[in-house]
Amino acid sequence: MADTELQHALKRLKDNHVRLTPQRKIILNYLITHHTHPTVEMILADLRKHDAGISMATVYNTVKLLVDYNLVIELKNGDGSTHYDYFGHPHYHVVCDNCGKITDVNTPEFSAISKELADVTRRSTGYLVTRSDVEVHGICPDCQYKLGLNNNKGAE
Amino acid sequence: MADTELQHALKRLKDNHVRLTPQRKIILNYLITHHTHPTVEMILADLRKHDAGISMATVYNTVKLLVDYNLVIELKNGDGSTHYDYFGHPHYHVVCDNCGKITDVNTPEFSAISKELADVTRRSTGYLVTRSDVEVHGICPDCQYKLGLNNNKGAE
DNA sequence: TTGAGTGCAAACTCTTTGCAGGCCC
DNA sequence: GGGCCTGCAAAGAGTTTGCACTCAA
Repeated sequence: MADTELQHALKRLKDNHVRLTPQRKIILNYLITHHTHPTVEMILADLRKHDAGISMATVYNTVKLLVDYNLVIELKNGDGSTHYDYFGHPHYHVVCDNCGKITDVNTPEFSAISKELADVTRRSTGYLVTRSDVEVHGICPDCQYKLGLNNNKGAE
Repeated sequence: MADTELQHALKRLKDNHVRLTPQRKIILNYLITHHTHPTVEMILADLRKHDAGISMATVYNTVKLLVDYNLVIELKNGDGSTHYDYFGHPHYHVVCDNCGKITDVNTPEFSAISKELADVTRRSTGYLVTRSDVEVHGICPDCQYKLGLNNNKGAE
């Protein structure tokens, strides 16, 4: 479960000789247990509620470090700030163009799609592919309802 | 060729009652003819070389407007600033994690992949899908060589 | 003509940086 | 104990905004 995830992630860091400071553990645990795609600001606010001694610079440093070790990915969507997501298992995101909500999509088809993207890319560009980021845009069910789009495709 | 693209894009704007100012035409034409994924700063610098009277605010306003009309897409990659790309035909991007270069991938498989993503997403989340952004990450051929990674051009 | 578009620069927001002290390994 | 990490605040980078002037329709 989440705890195993945390152990797994901590091991990956340890294997890379990264110091496991209390702040890093707390931030990593926060990202593993909250799949809400938080920004640095949200992480900081939440951790401070539970009176953790954490500074903004540390959160920035830590998420960047976690991104470097492929434990977390960055999502730069329209709203100006950067969102983070623990990437324990392959998935992709759908973003609502109306309200900005980000939803995870976990589906068995994704690994095949991902593999095909890697193959196609390798063949046509020569890149050594490490990862495929997919971001689908659309209108979430709530907004479809609000906008009266239930059965019709809105052309724009 | 590119000229037809421009006419097509201008028509789309005109049909939406968007004023076709000289600045907008110039910026649009620049994006159609330069598939270099420029930032606002690069667009501004290049246009000013050819002594176009353009200000930074206008470039920001215009690219945002073009994004709204789906003529251009935003690419927010690691380097802090936002890159823009004229999106005349479906394609996706590969980003080199070492040097930051962005390469277009044009392949017939993409439309099938894109359609599958839309279907899968619709089924599992209920979103009304409008677009799929794919961004593959990896190491470009040049950097593979520089970094001494497996490579079939002669060693050394 | 007329109001949307443009240009300039200041303001704003998000992110990074420098340095002193703390703490993991 | 050594060197990396943290915390604070200020600097930096990219983007947005307000207002007067200009020009496309």
